[in-house]
Amino acid sequence: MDAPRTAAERRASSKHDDILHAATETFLEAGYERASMDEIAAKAGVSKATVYSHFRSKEALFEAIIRELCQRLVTPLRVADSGRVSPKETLTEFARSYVELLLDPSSLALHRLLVAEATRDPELAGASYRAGGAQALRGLADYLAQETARGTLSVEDPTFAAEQLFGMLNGHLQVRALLHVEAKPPRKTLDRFIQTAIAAFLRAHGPRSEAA
Amino acid sequence: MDAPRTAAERRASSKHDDILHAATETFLEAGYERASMDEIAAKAGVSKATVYSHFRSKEALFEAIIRELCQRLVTPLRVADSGRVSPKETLTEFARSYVELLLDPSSLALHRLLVAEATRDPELAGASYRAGGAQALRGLADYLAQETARGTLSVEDPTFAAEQLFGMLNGHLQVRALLHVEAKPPRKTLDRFIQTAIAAFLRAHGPRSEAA
DNA sequence: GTCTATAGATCGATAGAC
DNA sequence: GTCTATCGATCTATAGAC
Repeated sequence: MDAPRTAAERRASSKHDDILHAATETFLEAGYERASMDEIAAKAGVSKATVYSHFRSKEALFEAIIRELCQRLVTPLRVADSGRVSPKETLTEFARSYVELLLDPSSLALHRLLVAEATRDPELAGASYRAGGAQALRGLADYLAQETARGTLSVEDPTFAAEQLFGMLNGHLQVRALLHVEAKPPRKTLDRFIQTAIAAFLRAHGPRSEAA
Repeated sequence: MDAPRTAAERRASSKHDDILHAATETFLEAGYERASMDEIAAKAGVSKATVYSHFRSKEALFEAIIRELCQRLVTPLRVADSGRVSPKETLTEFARSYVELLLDPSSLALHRLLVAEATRDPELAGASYRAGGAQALRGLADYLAQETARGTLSVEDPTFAAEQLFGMLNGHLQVRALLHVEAKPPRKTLDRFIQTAIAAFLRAHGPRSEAA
């Protein structure tokens, strides 16, 4: 048995990360209760005692993977405001990334997990919302307020409006995907859905002179 | 020990219903995996063997209580269209009942349960959506189409518009309640939230002449 | 139908050797 | 740190008496 020499070998032999990766996969697929430490250990290629030497308990391991997932998934979602394009273009682009994130399988599985375990661990659920949804909400609200100050939009309550735009983009897409009724509509339908939502938002909140 | 004489006594001694009631409470509180047949039997005041004489398995009992809950909770939600009041009044009234249902503790617990178990039992989740959300969606879409035909609204795609109105009314209210971030905002805030959503919807989809 | 008692399996967590 | 082996608790479901 040689010691690992390349970076890939060192990374592959980092049991801590192996365990985290295996736990993420297992919790997302099976849920908290059905995920067993035996399965996580097997998937990570270590013994169960090793898992417990890295993480105090099943609960601690769960919290670790949830926090990592929240940061990794939601961070990329930002309003890309170049300042040189219209609110319509900026919002449409933002809506596309949001809907993409919304229907991403990992994102859906994380959502299921958080909702399922919220009653057992309200603190973790609350922290996840503040690190995820609340950040995105504030980002969008700030953008709407800024464009209103510039006169390119006329939004009365930026936070309410942001919530409502997020809600319109959710529609029933999210719940249908969460319940496995429909994973992801065809691209054409999705595009039309997004355009309809943005158009409605701009008719409701566009500048009064030009209803772009 | 006298035999039960009044209807109330007969109902109270109906073990089938006692078990259903106990199972509903237990599943909603604890989730599918954490709910134990021991606890359900104890809460119903019967032995575990009796539970199994009424329901083939834990899974069958779960399905029974889910189907009953879906029917009971979602059925009351209807667009009350007297035909004599404006869309604004009709939609505002509908929005109030919808948000009330959305934030109802039993409704939230049912939602958590369905989402949590959707991957394990996609058929049950799908049937629940078709019996609940899909019905409400169709009801609202039909109303929007009808008002458009009458000229009191001008909705291009009634289904999309209905999804978007539901979504606006959700905002982040539902997710915050599901994650136990905020159970229910003060009545004033809620009213303002609803009025803002209806106003935005009517600016987007009202008849072109009068943007009521 | 209804009970008590228990089978049979699985789980989270740990002891002890190396 | 990492392993094997196991403890003690808990779960679904059933056998058997009444």
